[in-house]
Amino acid sequence: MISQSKLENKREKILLAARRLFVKQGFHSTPTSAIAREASVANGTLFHYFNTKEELINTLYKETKRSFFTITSAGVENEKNIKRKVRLLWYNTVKWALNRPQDFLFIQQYSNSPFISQLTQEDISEHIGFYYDLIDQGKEKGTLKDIPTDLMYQLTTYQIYGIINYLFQHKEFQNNSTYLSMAFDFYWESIAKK
Amino acid sequence: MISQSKLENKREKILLAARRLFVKQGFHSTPTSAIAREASVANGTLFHYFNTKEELINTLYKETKRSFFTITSAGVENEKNIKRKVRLLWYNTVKWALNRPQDFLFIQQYSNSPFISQLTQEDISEHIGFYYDLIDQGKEKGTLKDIPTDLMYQLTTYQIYGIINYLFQHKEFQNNSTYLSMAFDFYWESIAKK
DNA sequence: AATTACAGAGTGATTAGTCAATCTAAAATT
DNA sequence: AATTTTAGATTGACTAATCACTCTGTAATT
Repeated sequence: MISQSKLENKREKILLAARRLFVKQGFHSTPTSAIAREASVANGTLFHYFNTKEELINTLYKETKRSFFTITSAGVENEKNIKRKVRLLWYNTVKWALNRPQDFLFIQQYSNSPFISQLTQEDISEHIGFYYDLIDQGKEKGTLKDIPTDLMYQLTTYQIYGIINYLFQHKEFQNNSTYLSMAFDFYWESIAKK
Repeated sequence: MISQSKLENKREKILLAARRLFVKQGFHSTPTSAIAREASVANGTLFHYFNTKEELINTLYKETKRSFFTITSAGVENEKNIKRKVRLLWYNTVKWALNRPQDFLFIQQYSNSPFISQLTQEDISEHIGFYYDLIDQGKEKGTLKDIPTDLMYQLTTYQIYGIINYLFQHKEFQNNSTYLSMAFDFYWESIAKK
C-alpha cells in the first residue's frame, strides 16, 4: 500500500521536525507553523495527523520513550549475572544517548518540564518495573548495596544523566573505551556492595 | 527613602510571582499579564522594571543562583577536612532545596531548558571554581577518587539532584536524619577513595 | 464513487511590549 | 513652613504580531 507508506512518511517527518525544533527552542516557543515548515508539509497537514499540539508532543514523547526502552534493554535478560546486566544496560543507555542526542535531550527536557501529564507518569511506570526488579535481584544476591530500591533507581538514573551530559560536552571521550570503562567502574562502585 | 523601599517591593513581588508561575507552567506558557496579575501590579509596571520578558527570566535565574551559592557554601571554608567540607556542602544543598522547593525546581527546569544563554553559562562558571578547588584538594590529599575533576563535578551534581528529587516525592524522609545520613554515606562512598 | 491525504488561506484569541496620562514623594524655591 | 518643581513610579487601554486551530477545496488512492 503506497498511501500507507506515504502516510507514515509525512507523519514521521512531522515528528522528526518537531523534535529538532523542540530541542533547539522548547515546546512553547516552537509554533506549529514552524514545525510544518521544517517538515515541508502544510499547516493543515500537521493537524490532520495530530488533533492538537499537545497530542503531538505527547505522541513524540511516548514514541521516543518506547524506543529508548526497547534499545537499552536489548540483551540484558540474557546476561548471566547482575554486574553484566547492569553493565550492558549502562552501555546501551550511554550509546543510545550518544547515537541519538536529539532523543536524549528531548526526554531530559520533557521530564523536567511542568508539562508532564498523568499520561506521562503512567507511561514511565509501565517500564520502570524492569529496573526495580533488577535492583531487587541485585540486593537479594548481595551484589548491590542495601538501600531502598526507588532511591537507588533515582540516584543511578541521575548519575547516568550526568555522565551522558558530560560526554556531550567532551566529544573526545565518546569513543574512548578506557574512559567509558572508568566511568562505568565509578558507577558500579557507587552501587555495588563492597 | 520610602520610594526606594516601595520600588524594591514591587520588583520583588514581580520576581516572586514569576517564579511561582514559571515552576507551575513553564516560561512560555506564562504570559507577562499573568505575572503582573499574580504580583498585583499593572501590566506596564512589569515592563518598567524589566525591559523584556527574557530579561525578567534571566534576572530571576541569576538572583536565584546567587542565593543558592551563598547559602550552600556557608561555613564550608571553616571545616577542617575534606569529608567535613563535603558533608556540610551536601547538607546545605539538600536543606536549601527542601526549604525552597520553588527555587530548586526553577533552577533545575531552567538549566535543562534550551533557553540557556551564554550569560547563564558564564554565570555558572563564576561559581564553579569553588567546587573544582574542593575536588582538586580532595584528590591531592588522596581522600577523593582520582577521576577527572569536571567529570566528578558533573556526576556529584546530578547525584544530589537525584536525592533531592527523591526527597520531594517522599516527604516522610525529609526530616529523617537516619535517612539523610544514609543518603550522604551513599554519596560519600561513591566519591571517596577506598 | 467514496474515502482519505493534503493544502493553505483564514479566524478569533492571545501575546509581548508601548504609550500617554496620572500619581507620589522628595528636593528646590520661596 | 508653605509652595512649586521635578523625576520617577504606576497605571491600563492599546497595538501589531503571532499563535493554535478550522475550513473549504483539491488531489490521490481504493
